[in-house]
Amino acid sequence: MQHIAPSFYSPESYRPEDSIGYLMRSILSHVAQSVEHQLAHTDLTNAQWIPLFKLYNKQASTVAELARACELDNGATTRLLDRMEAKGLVQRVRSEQDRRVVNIQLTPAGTQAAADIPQVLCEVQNTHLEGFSTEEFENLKGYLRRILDNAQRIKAANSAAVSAPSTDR
Amino acid sequence: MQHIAPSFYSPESYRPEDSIGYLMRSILSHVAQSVEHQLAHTDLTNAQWIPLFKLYNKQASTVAELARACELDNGATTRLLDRMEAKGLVQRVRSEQDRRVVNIQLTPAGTQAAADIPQVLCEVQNTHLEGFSTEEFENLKGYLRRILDNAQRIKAANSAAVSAPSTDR
DNA sequence: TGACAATATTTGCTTAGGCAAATAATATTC
DNA sequence: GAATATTATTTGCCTAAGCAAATATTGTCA
Repeated sequence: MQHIAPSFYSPESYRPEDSIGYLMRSILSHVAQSVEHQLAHTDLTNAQWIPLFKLYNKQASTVAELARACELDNGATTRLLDRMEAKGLVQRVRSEQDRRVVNIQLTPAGTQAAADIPQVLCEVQNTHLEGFSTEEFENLKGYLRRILDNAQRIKAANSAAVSAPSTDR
Repeated sequence: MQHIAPSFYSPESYRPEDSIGYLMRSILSHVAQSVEHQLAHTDLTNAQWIPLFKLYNKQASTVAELARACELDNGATTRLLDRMEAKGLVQRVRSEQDRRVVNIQLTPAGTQAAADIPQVLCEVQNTHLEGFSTEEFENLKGYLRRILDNAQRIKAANSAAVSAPSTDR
């Protein structure tokens, strides 16, 4: 299949403020600040509410699973858990079946904090979408999903280029 | 003026994969990886090409200006410049007019590296927009700008709430 | 002019993330 | 069943960003 990229941006006239990358970066920075502000009472940082929420939703229960779920480095996850354990949000329990793995459990305080998360995420995002019609909201999500699909295709193509030589001609 | 937020997301049925925050985060992570990969030959990291490009475009020439332009902490900027200076990309020159300020100059190597940036940013973003019509592209930018406007309004409202008490009734 | 305020930069301390090597436990294979 | 490979987690070393305090210099004002 042939893919031809559009030319919405060109080097001679490139202005960062007009770029979707810059716009999304600014938006995310503002949104993250809002979320952290709204979660202040839980003692959770922006780096911590994501893994806590994954644990709460049973999407992970070990260090490696959590790292994969959060797209984080294993070492980074170990230390993140150190800090969350020090705050009394989670607890490490060495598995009896396989003594290599560590099971991570939410403490009552951690469970309590996690329960507040969805409400905050919804409110912050809804607020940032003020003025959007349902149709516009769906259009936006569709655009974002298409960009993400492109990104995954590009990534796959790049790794394929390394492992297997090209078959173009 | 009255603002009423829509209810696109609700806590009971919240799914992160459907959220615009999650989608934008994933997209940016992929885009950043592409950019860093394409800039590998310049020895620039993702944290470094932004300030280098601002300096190249004369949007900043001192530490404080650069920090503001990159929305970075002053201390972080100092240390970023330490690393960039060690790589031979920039040079610090103490100002003669005001001996508190440090002027930052690009070295020939830094200028060379900066010159490659716009081309990479355009190519990466164009590639990620494959399949988009001009109209869709403009719609997307419009949506993002509107979200950013909302974010700025929210921020302003939050700081106003601190400095001055509410006048609602 | 001399005390005080304001400004620019740096430094210390913290959280946070990536990569690679080390460690420990389990699986595989000959 | 002992050597080897694989897997899970941790640790060391690095870049990176925020906050607050320290330092140096300049501006203000009485």
